[in-house]
Amino acid sequence: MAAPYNHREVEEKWRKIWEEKPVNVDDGKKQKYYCLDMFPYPSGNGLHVGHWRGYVISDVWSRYKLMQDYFIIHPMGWDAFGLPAENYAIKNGVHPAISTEENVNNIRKQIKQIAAIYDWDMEVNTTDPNYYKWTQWIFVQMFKKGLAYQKEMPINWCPSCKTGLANEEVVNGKCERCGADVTKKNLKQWMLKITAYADRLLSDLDTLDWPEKVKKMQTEWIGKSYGAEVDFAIDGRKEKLTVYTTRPDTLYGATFMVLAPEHELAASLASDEQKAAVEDYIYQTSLKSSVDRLQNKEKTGVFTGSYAINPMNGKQIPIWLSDYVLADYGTGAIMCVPAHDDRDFEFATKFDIPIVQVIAKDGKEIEHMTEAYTDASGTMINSGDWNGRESAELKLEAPAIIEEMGVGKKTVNYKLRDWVFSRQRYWGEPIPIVHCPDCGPVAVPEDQLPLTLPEVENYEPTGTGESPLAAMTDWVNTTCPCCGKPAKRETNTMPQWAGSSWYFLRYVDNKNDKELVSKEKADKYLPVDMYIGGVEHAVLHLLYARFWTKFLYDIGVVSFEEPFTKLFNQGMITGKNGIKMSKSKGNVISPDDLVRDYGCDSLRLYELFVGPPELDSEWDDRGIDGVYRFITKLWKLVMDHKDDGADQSPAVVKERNRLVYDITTRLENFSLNTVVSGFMEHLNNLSAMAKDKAVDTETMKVFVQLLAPFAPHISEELYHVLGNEESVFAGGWPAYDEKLMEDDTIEIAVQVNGKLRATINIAKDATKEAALADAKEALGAKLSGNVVKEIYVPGKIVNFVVK
RNA sequence: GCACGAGUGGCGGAAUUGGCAGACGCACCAGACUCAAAAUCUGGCGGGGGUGACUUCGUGAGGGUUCAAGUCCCUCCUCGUGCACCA
Repeated sequence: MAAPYNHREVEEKWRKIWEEKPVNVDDGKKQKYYCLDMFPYPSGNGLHVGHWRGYVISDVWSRYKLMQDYFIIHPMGWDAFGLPAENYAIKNGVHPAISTEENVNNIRKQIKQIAAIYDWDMEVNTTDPNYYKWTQWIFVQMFKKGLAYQKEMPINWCPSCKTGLANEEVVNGKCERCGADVTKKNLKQWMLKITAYADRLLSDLDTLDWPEKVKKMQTEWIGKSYGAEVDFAIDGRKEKLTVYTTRPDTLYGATFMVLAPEHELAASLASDEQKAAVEDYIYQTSLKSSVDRLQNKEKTGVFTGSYAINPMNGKQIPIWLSDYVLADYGTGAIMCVPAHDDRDFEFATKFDIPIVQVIAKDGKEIEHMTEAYTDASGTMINSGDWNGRESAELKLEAPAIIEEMGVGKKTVNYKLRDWVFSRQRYWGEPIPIVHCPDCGPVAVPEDQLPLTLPEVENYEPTGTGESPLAAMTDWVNTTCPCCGKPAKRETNTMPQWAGSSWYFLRYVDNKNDKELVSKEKADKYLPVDMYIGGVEHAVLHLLYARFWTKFLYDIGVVSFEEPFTKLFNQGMITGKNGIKMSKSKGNVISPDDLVRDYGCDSLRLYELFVGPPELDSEWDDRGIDGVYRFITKLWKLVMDHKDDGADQSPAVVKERNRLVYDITTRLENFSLNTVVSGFMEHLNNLSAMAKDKAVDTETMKVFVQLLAPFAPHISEELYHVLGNEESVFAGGWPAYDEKLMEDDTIEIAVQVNGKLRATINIAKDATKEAALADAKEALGAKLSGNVVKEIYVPGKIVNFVVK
C-alpha cells in the first residue's frame, strides 16, 4: 500500500520547486496571453472565499493557456487609494500608507495560498509615488489637450463621505460607497471630458467579446439618441426657446412647453401675475434633494404667464416650469406633446392643457384619450402638410425639414456627462496643478512629477468643499511654474478610479521611470486578452479604463484602442440565504482554515464546483468533503496502480478520448463546475475498471495533465509518479480525436406515446426498418393497440403512437 | 414603470439546445470492516401505488404547439439585476 495522501507535504514540495524553477517562462518565441484579474482593494478584512473564486478561475484559464504553449502575463497589484484606509486613519491615527502596507502584505500572503502563476515582479500599487507619477502624468496630458478642465456647477455631493461624486458613483440617488442620500452642492470642480469620447466608447463596444449585459449597460449609460433641436419664438420677446426632441414628427401636437426650473430664462418669463408663484416654485425645487426629485413622480409645475409660438402652425402655447424636466439634458426645455408622451399626458391632464392627437391609432382619432399613444407608427393627422404621411418615416425626415425651414437642426444627444474628477479627500493622488493669480491653472512640470502626497496631521474631511490638504499651508503655498510668482497648489485629490484606469498597462513595464510603459513592451504584451472580475464595475471602472486607453492611443502611448478584448464576469459567493459576505454581518468565510485542513487543490476544485462561475452561489463548507474524497481517491488509484502491460484496446482508447473531449469542451465553454463533475465521473469509471485490471498508464497520465490547471500540486506530483521528468505544465494539452467520439452502436430510447418503455442497442446509422423491428421486439407485449404512427430519429429515439 | 436574467429532489446543481429529467456532489438511510467510533468500502435515496417484474404523477402556476417540451409560444406569480421623468 502506498502512503496516504498528505496535502501539506505535496503542496509545500511543489511550491518550493516552482519557485526555484518557474513553469511560465518567456522564451521570446511563444505567443503571449494576457489574463488579468481586477486588482483588489487591500482591505483590512482580508480575503474571503468569494475573492478566491475569481482568482482561481483566472488561474485555471491562465494555466490552460500555459499548457497550450503561450507565455502568460498574469499579474497582481493593489488598488490602494480610497476611503476605507482614510477612515481607518481618522479612527485610529495610523497613517493610511502604513495601514495600506500592512494590508497589502497580509493579502499578498493570502493570495499566494491560491498557488496562482502570478508574476510578482510585475506587482503595482496605485499609492506608490513611482506609480502615481504616471497617473498624474496622464492627467497633465489631458489638461494640455483641454480634456481636463475646471467648472463651477451643482455636483453630486455625498454628505457622509464629504466629497463630490461622479454621476457613475450615484446609484438610485445614493452614494455608491456608503449609501447616504446624495445632495447637490455648487463647487468648482475638475472635470474630465469623457463626453468627447462618447461616440467611440459606444461604437467600439461592437468589437469586444464581452457579456452582452455589460455592453448593454454601457450603451444605455452613454445613452445616445437622435433627434432635433427646434426653436420656438416667445410671444412678445426677442429671445427664443430651443428644445430638444426625438419626436419632431409630432411637432403639430405640441400644445405647451416646459422648462426646467433651473433654466436661465425661467424667472424672467414670469408675467407680473405669475411672478410670485414662479419664484416660489424655483425656490422650492432648489431645496429638493435628487432623491426627493426621483421618488416623487407626481407632476408639479407652474405656469409662467408667457407663451411660445409653435413654428409649424403659429399657435400660441403656454410655457410652464416643472421639475420633471432636467436642466442638464438637452437644452433644459422641452416641447410637450401630451397625446404621444406619457409624462406630458399626465401633466396636461393634471393642469387641464389641450391634447391634440397627431398620429392616428388604427387609422382613427381616439375619442376619449385615457393614456398617451406612444407608438411611433401610424398616419399623421391634425398636422397640416404632414397629414397622411407615415409617422415612422416622417420621424427620420422631420429634422431635415425643420432645418430647411430655419427653425431648428438635426442633433444627437447623450446621457453621458463629463466625469467629476476631484475629491475633497486626503487619500488620493494630488491633482498636479498650481493656481496662479496671473496665469490661471498651470500644470506641474512633468520633470517635477510625482507631486507627492504630503503627510498631514488631520485627515478628517472638512465638509466645506475643501480637501484636508488645504490646511497644509507649507505645501499649498508655492510659486507658479510659469511666471515664478507666489501661487497655490490645487488641494483636491483624484477619485479612486484614476489609478485603476490604466494599471493593466503598467504591469508589463512597472519599473520604467522614463515612460508609463515602453512602446515596445506595450506592443508585445498588450492588450489584455482575458479580463476577469465582478459585474459591479460594468460602467464605472470599465468605462473609465476604456476612456483612458483611447486617450493614450490618441497621444501615441499605446497602439490599441480597447484595453480588454474579452471579459468574464464571475458571480458572487454569498453567505447563507444569499446574504453578501461582510464583516458586519459576521458571515465571512476565510479560505485560510480550509486551505489548512483540505489543501489548496481541494479548495480550488471546490470553488469551481459550487456552481456555474458566472452565477452567484451560496457558500456551504460541507461540500468540500466531496472534492477532498475525489482527490484522495485519485491519489490512491495512481499510487496503487501497476500497469499490466499497456492495454490499448479500443475500449480503453475510447474512454481516454472521451475524457479529453469532455474536459476540453467544458473548459472551452467556461463551464468549470461541470469540468469538476466530469473529472469525478471519469474517475469513477476508471476506479470501476481498475477492479478487473490495472488502468493503463497513458490514461492516468492524460487524466493528471487535464487536472493540472485545476489542482496543480497533486497533478504535478502524480505526473512525476507516473514516470515523467518534466513539469506537467510543459507537457502540452492533450488532444482528442473527433472521429473516435462516434460509436458504431448506441443505446437509444424506445417510447410509446412519448413515454419511455424500453431501450435498445442499435447501429448508429441503422435503417428505419431495422430500428423499428428491434424496438418492437424489445417492447413485446407492451406494444398493443393500433399503431397509427412510427417515428424514428436516427441516433435519438423510436416512438410509437398508439390509439 | 421599462429592459434583461432566473425558478428543476432535503440541499448545491446536470441535461450534447426539442429526444431516456435529476449526471456529479453534499446530506441522509442500510450493510461491510471495528470491542467501539472515525475514516474507508458496498448498496439505496423525487412523490404516490404494488411482494414483484412494474405503474402513475412530477422541472413556479395555467393554457397552447408537437409523435415528443425543463427546453418553443401565450397569460400569470415569485425572486434577482440594471435603468429610472434623458423628452
